Amino acid sequence: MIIDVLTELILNAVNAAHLAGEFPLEEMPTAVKLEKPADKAHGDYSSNIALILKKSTGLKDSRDIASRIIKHLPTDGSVIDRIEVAGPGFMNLYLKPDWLHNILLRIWAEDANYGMATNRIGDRVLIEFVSANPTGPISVVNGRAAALGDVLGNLLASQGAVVEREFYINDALNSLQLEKFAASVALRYLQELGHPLSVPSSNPEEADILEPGGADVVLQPQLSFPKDGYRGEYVRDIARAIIAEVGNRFAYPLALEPESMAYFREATLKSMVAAQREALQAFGLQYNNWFYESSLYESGSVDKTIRHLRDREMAYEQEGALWLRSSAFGDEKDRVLVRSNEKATYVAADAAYHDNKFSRGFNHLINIWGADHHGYVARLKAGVAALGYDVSRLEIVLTQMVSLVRDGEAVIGGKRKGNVIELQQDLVDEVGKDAARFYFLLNSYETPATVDVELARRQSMDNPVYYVQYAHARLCSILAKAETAGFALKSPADVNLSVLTHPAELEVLRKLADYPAEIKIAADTYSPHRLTRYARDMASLLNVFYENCRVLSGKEEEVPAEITIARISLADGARRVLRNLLTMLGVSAPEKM
RNA sequence: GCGCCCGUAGCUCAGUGGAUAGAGCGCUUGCCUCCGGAGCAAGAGGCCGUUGGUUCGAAUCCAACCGGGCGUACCA
Repeated sequence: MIIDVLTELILNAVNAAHLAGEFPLEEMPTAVKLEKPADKAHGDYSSNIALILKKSTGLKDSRDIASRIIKHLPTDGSVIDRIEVAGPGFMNLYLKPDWLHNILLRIWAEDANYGMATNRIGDRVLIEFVSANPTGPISVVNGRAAALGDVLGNLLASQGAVVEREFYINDALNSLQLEKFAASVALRYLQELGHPLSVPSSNPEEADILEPGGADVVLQPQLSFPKDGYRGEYVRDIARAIIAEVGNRFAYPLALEPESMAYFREATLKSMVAAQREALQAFGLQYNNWFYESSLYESGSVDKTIRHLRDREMAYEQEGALWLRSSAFGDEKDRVLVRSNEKATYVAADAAYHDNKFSRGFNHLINIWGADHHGYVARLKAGVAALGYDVSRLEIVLTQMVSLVRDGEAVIGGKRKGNVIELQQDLVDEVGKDAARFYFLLNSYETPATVDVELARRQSMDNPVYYVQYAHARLCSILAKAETAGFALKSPADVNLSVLTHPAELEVLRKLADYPAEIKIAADTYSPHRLTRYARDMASLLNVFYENCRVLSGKEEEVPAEITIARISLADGARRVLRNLLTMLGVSAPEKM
């Protein structure tokens, strides 16, 4: 990458200047910082090395240091055209135009691999994200983690890591939530068969509502829905699906008998997981694994982990419960592993789960959690450390909260209240996967967000994703038109690129040259939102290019063939990079819109 | 109370310790007989929450304070 080349040149120059007696040097700087100046009048790249060396050299004037370094920098090579000292002592580097043009050769050669790197080869990463409880559909608030996790996976893979995506299903048998959920389904089932059902209003002030049975017949007795039951419409859908499958086999009172619960629990779980999977697929997300918490109990992993912790003397008994010595690992207090009723807590299950993740050969675990779970970070890490793992290999990314708003009013969403705003039904089905994904990737996950679905739908045409896709489609259109006009696409190596001198052309080339560095930074800082920003910038530069630089001759403007051919190369390079970028984001790159 | 996160343009948000703090939306004014106007150009709009500190240099790092969110279970 160009930055590495320049960095090495500068370090060598500093060393050469020192050896030539230009200045004393207490220690060699290890990292030279090169940046792209915001103002292009400050060169293609800019180095602050002279400012940094002020202390180490004992010289007072950074501008003087800079000029002493410059004396030892080669400007006759193929990279640096000229160097200027500016401001308090910045060294502004101007690259040879050749270098910029040659980016097109590299893009041509690497094509879909342009932007890929190898610095994470050997990393085996497991990203676990969304992992919504199987008691309701995937909500729009899950959209942020879904988009983040998926694109983060793409980013790490682009840097050479082997990445797997995993969804953890909290289906533990001692989960009371699942019992209540299954019971809610059973009651809706009976209602569908014809029993009237009295349902508590979601407003505790109001009286219960008596709903008729769903069938033509009216069966007795009349039943009542629990106060803390799950009220969502999707519960009724599951009940209908069960009727489609088994009919009235669980007719009253069988559905409410404890021995039927196992069936309802299993059926609801199966149907909920299928629905979640479908919703995430519609969002463009394909998991490698759907991991069942229950499998940890069934395989004995949880017991094994607890035994393991006891053997390592990381657990002790007190007041009838088994406690993890988490406070020894930075947690504020010790946590219960096994309750006095002998049931294991999720702390034990989570420790077993992460033990399992490591045992599958992953050396880097990433969990994406909502900020409301930040209190659990310390205890999970304590559990992992107590098992003897290096906790730095477990990384927990906390996304800030997504709150829902409808026309300016806060929506207190909830599965029990039954007003879940669904990712698939209420957003993806309305605006499409591309717009929905782009929407969630616009901002940093570290910023709290509010989502107004009504607004998002109404403004979907304003979504910047179309601006970017449009730029891509326009490139494709021009390239197709060029071909019919007799300008077949050819390798940029066979094109005289030096005629690309218009500022709009050079701006596009610079942006294309930045792409690999941009991907690397986005991967290193877990910042997919940098990509959507880059995409918008890229599209904007392309629009300026279209405006100022005609590729093909038109009625009013004749374009010399040599320039047309060079601009075709530029358009094709931009097309490839834009396509790579959109692919990274999981967004389609249409040739027509 | 304690812990974590967030305060940047009217709104939603970018901003790897660097030079004159940016974008989108909204607002004002221009530009369609030409490769896709889902576009382009120009303009108005800021004590970067406050006060100290570190630094050649702070929106960025540190401290305190002021606002807002979240968390502080033998629930997940």
